[in-house]
Amino acid sequence: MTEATNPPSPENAGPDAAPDSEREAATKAQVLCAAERLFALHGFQNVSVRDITAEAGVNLASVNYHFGSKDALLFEIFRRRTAELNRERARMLHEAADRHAGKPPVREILRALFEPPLRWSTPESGRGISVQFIIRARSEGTEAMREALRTDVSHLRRFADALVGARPDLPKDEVYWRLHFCLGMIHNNRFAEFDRLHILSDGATRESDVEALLKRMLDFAEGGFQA
Amino acid sequence: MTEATNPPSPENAGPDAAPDSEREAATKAQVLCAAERLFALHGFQNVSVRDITAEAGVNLASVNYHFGSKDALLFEIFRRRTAELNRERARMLHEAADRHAGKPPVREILRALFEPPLRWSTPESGRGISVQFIIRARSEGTEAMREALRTDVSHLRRFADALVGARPDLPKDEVYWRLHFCLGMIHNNRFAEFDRLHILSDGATRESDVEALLKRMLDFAEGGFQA
DNA sequence: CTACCGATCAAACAAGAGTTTGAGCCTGAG
DNA sequence: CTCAGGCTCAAACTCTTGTTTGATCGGTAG
Repeated sequence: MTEATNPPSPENAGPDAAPDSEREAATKAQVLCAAERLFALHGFQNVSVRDITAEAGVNLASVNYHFGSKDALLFEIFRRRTAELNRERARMLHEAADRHAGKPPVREILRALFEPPLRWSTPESGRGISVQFIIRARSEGTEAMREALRTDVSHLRRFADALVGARPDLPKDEVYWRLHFCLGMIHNNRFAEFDRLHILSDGATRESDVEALLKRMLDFAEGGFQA
Repeated sequence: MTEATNPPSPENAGPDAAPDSEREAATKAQVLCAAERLFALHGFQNVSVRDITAEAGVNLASVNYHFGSKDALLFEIFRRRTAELNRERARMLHEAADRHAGKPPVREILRALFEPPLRWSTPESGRGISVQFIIRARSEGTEAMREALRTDVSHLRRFADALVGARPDLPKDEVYWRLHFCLGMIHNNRFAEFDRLHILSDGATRESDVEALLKRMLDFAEGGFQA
C-alpha cells in the first residue's frame, strides 16, 4: 500500500528545537533506520517504541501509523534484510556454479554462504547492524519470524543440493548435518561471542580483517566436510 | 541463607482444587523446576512471574519471597546449570588427559566439550530442558548473565590450553578461532534449528541417537582442526 | 498456653508497555 | 479560494508486568 509514495518535501521547517540534521528524510525511513540499529544493538524486547521514535526524532504514533504495530515493523525490517542476504548468497552460489560447469566444489559453495554476512560486517560496508539484526532474529524473533525462518528453506535447499552434488560420495543426511554445523558457525558471530573470544585469547584474535576470518572459516568448514 | 531448610511437610492438605499431585515438594523447588521449564521452552521475556507461579501451583509472591526478583531467579537457575555443565566438562577433560599422559588428542578434548550437553539432551536423562535454558541464556540472558558468560573464561581456558597443546604446530590464535567455531556448532543445537534441518532434509536427519550425532560433530570438528 | 517466626495468601500498587484518539498542519487538486 | 486527505502531534487509554503489602496460617520453643 504505502509504497514509495514519499512526498518530496525537501525541507519542512523544523517544528521545534531539533538540530535540523535529523529531519531531512521521510519519517518512515527514519523509523526503519533507527529501529534496525536499536534492535540490533540492544535486542528486540529491550527496545520500546518510544526508544525508536526518540532516536528517530519522530512522533510516538508514527510506528503504528506507518507500520501498523511494533511487531509489523520488526517483521518489515526482518523481511527486507533476509531477502537481501538470501539474494546475495544465491547470486554468489550461481556465479560459483557458472565458474565450475554447474558443479562448484565445497569450498566455493560455503564461500557463497559465508562471505555475504562477513562482508556486510566490515565497517566500510556499514551493514554490520543488519547482520546483527538477522542473527538476533534467529533467537529472539517474533513467532512469525521464527516460523518464517523455520519453514523457509527454499534458499537453503539450493545450498544443500549443491553440497550433495559436490560430495556425492557422502550420505545425504550427513551433508545436511554438516551444513547445519556450518550455519552454527555463522550464527555464532555475535558481538558478545567475539568479546569472549578476544578475552580468551588475550586480544590475539582481535582482528578486523574480514578476508582472514573468511579464510579461517572456510578452512575449518572445508576440513569438516573432508572428514 | 535459605539453604536446604526444607521443612519435611509430607502432605499439607491441598488448600484448593489442586489435583494434589503438584503439591508434594517445597515451594522453592517447585518454582525452580517450573521456571526452568517455561524459560527454556518459551524464552525468558515471554514468561511472566504469573506464568511460573501458575505452573508451579504456588502463590504469586513466592518468587519475590524466595529469590528476591525474577532476574535473581533466572540467575540462580543459570548459575546452577552452568556450574553443573562446566564441572562435567572439566571432569571429562581431566579424564581424557589422564588417559593420554597429559596430552589428549584434539578429538578427546572436543568430546569433553560436546558430550555433556548432548548427553543431557537425551530423553532418558531428562535434562534437555537445562541444555535449552543454558543455550538461551547465551542470547537472551540478563546483562548479569551475559557479563558472566563473557568474562568467565576460566573453564574455557582449560580447553583452549589443551587444544594448543594438542596442536603445537598451529598458531595460537588459529586454535582460538577454531575453538570458537566449535562452540558455534554447539550453540546452534536449538529446537528451532533442528526443526529447520529436519524440514530441509525431509525427515532424513530426524534421529534421536545421541551417539551418532556426537560422532558427526566430532568428525566435522576434528576435520576442521586438521585443515 | 502463649508468643514468636518463617511461609503463604489475596489484593493492591506503580511503572512501563503498545496502541488509539482527535485535533491540527500542510500540500495539492478542483 | 476551498476543501479533502495524508501526515504529524500531544495526550490519553488499556493492559500487562514485577513488586510490595498486611493479614493469616502453622508449627515450635519457652
